Amino acid sequence: MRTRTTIKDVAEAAGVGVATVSRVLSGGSASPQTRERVLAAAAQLDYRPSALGRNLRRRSTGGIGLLIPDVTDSFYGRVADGVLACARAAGEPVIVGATGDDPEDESELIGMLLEQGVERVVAVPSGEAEPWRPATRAGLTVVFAGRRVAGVDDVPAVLADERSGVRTAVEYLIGLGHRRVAYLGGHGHGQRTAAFRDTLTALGVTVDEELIAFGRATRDSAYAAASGLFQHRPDLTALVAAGNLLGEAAVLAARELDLRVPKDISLIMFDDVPWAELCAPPLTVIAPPARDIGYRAAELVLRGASPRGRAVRLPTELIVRGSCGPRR
Amino acid sequence: MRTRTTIKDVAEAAGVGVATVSRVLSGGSASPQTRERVLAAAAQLDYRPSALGRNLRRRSTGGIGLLIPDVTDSFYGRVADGVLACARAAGEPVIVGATGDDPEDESELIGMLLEQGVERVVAVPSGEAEPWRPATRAGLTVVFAGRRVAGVDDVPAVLADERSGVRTAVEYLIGLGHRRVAYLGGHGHGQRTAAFRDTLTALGVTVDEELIAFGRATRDSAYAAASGLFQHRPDLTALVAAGNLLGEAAVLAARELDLRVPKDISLIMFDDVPWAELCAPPLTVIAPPARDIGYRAAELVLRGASPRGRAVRLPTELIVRGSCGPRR
DNA sequence: AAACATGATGGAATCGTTTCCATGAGGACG
DNA sequence: CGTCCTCATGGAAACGATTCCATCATGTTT
Repeated sequence: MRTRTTIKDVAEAAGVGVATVSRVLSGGSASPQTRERVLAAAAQLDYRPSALGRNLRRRSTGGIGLLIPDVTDSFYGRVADGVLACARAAGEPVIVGATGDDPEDESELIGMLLEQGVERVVAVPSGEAEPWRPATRAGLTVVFAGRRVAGVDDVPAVLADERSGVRTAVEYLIGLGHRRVAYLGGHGHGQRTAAFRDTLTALGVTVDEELIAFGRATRDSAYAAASGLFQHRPDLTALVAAGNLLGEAAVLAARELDLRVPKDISLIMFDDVPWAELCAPPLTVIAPPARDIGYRAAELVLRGASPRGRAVRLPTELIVRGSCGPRR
Repeated sequence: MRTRTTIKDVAEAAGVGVATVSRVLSGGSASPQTRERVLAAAAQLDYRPSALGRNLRRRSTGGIGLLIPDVTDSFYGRVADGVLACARAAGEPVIVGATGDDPEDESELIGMLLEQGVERVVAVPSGEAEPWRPATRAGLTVVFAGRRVAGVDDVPAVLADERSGVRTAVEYLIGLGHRRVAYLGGHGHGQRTAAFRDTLTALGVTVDEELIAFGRATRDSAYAAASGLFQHRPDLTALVAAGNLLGEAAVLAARELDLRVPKDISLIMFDDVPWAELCAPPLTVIAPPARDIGYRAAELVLRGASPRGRAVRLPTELIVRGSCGPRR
């Protein structure tokens, strides 16, 4: 098979040197007629500069790396969508890796990105600081999205305003008369959990630790946690689910135990997903701007985010549908 | 900042030539003690060979490209997950692009991949043949996933067995006594639509073209199509939705029009999604093995799929939940 | 008109790897 | 003991772009 056309071919065809071709193509100075000739030759030969050569010279792949726990989860999918959209607008390729929220896999994937010469990364971090040491040491520009990592303070982050979102949710439930409000959290929801506790105390409701449960990042584990909560404490009248997987589990468990929503129990979920509207009744949610988070993070990383950048917090939105009612 | 350590540094530290280092690291022949020394030096310097240099030399990025319409859609998300899993097992990076099912964007993204030196691509194609011409001309190894393209026959594909899946669905509904069965299709569902028609005629039910409607790939459009169908033909008793977006629209529209499922209308959807179980009643579906499709496609492309490969069809599964009942 | 500034241009170095090829050492065999 | 073969080894040439720097032509200033 014929080899792809290189800058040398174009130079030859246009009767100029390779340096001139490079200059013309990257907007450097050149006389009008030379520029004309080069452009014509390039077009005629259907020349596309190879990123390979350029990358080697520049000692970096232009693109951006994206590390998320799971492409399949609606929230991370939307974050990824935002990153992809921004990168595409900038003409940058995106290398994606799924970490499964496992620090080890995360570490390996970071290594892979380093090897590829990627120097800009957007990540929803697993939570461990360790995997990120080599990254910052190697001079990577990293922006965290949706979460941050304790102990990695020199990395800017784009987050949902979880505190305020959760506060709104809790206030809403308390306003509806609920007093025994449960919380179902998962991995990476430290902020939300803290906000839940704080808001309750701020409203003068003592925190009942038994009403706070956690599931791991699988459907089964989340379901077990939700079901356990409902059965162990039948007196609870409302529940805040800290993520879409947890919310799904809560809906399922409630149905399984014949708890009517919202009559027997009020449900509110952090994260908005398509199915929230399909539920019966439709789920009331705190919607984080997942796509925007991804987009903004990508913007930041492309702009070469200042290492000492602070966190950007994007507002969430309370979307009242039908899953919360007055205390029974 | 110190520059990253190169093969030259390792060679120097080990007191050997760069060729030897390269050989040792890529499993070539070398004397035991030399190998030892090189390995030690490499470990000590924390050397990682740069993919940049290698790629240039090899004239190709090792990785694989992945083009899907929308990361956010559950089906494509699962396909992507499968591809990512397989690529990770093989240690290959994946460059992802979202085409939005737009041939123009698709074409641009293919160009981007070409430029990056990617030579293996898994894609859920938009349906146009044109964007793929430059790809095959440039010698790309392409594998289609989930769909194929009319007129691009030299590209192998990994598909769900849609014919058989849709046939099962229709037979199920007919078996339940339904005669006026509607179909709600979308972009890229040619196979499903054909199978729908064929099965009806095979079962001796005349196809009522008015009961076949299409939505574009947006929620609004799908909803409009579903709602229109229900209102225009209140006599229909069952509906097959050809994809998860269409199914979502059907559920929503049915609820809006106070049609009870499955009493007034039976619903069956092609594609299984988490929310299918959350619906009230839970949705009966034809589940395609989306993740497997992605995984197999990636396997194929990594194995350097034979250009004249035929299509692989993976079986679907009918999952009976609660959205289909006997004809009213 | 000489000296100088300006701008276009091409040659060559460079990036970090892999791989071809030549070299040399050492063992086997006649 | 000489010849040949094998094998480890290192130098150097790719790969395809960018970019430094020297060169040369042109126009400007004194």
